[in-house]
Amino acid sequence: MPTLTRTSGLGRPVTIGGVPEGHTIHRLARRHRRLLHGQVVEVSSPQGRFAEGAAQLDGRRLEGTDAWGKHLFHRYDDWWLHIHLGLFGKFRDGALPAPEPRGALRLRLVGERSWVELRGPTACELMVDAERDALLSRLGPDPLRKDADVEAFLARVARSRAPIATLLMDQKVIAGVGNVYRAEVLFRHGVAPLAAGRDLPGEVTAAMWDDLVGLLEDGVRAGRIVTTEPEDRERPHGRPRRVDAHYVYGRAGLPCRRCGTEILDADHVGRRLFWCPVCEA
DNA sequence: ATAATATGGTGAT
DNA sequence: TCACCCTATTATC
Repeated sequence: MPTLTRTSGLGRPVTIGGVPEGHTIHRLARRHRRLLHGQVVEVSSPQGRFAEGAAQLDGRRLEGTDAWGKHLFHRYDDWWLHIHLGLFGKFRDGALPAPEPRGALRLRLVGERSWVELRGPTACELMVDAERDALLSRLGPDPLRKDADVEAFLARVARSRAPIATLLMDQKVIAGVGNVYRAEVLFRHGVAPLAAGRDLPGEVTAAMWDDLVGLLEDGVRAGRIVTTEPEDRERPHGRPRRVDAHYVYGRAGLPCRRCGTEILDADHVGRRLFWCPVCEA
């Protein structure tokens, strides 16, 4: 389940993460810039698993933040701090004073006004420019980046025999899409998950890209994934409720919002895939 | 106390 | 295809 505690000020701690897709990472990059940019940061790893890296960064100034797909970067002098949340990683932050470290706390940043905590990441490591370049070279275009190479995505899909459901989760093909956005964008375009990439009309692939740009941008703004159009919600007005947020993700066994057919789910390359067998044919 | 769950990813076979 | 890595929370014995 998503962990996203939203508060209205007072400096109460805010948790962001809990199985994120690209929108979460871009939101964190923006948030960390706002909280810590330009500040000298006290860096530690109370848990100890990032002790050496933390010692290297301690007392340096945060000069920038960046996101590409599900990868988050902080810039400190010549170092890149690279973080990947994976399935379990979570960030928490708040106004000073910082709470005493407790639990498995991989990384703790304390700035002039704010603190940031990281626990459970798949990756928390230092990189030099060449290592970061090598990592980015293995990632496909990110719909949230202005420099995204759309043509590379379209070409890759157009020549692949793999199912489009597989391609959308392949970070070498497109970076930042996870299981929710995958299921939802396929539904929104009426695309059968198992259709081979090469069999999709180019216009459909292009339309899915354009749609993902908008959906992910909405996700960054809202801090959560909402893919339904108002008219497809049980309650069309007001802030979308959790139960109204998706067309197919997490709705196995429930009726399709458009046609009433039962939503199906199945294991697909180790991940759970949701789809409507009528709307996505 | 133990297991199951989760929107992710790597590396070996 | 499988084993394995991260962690917190919830469900089950």
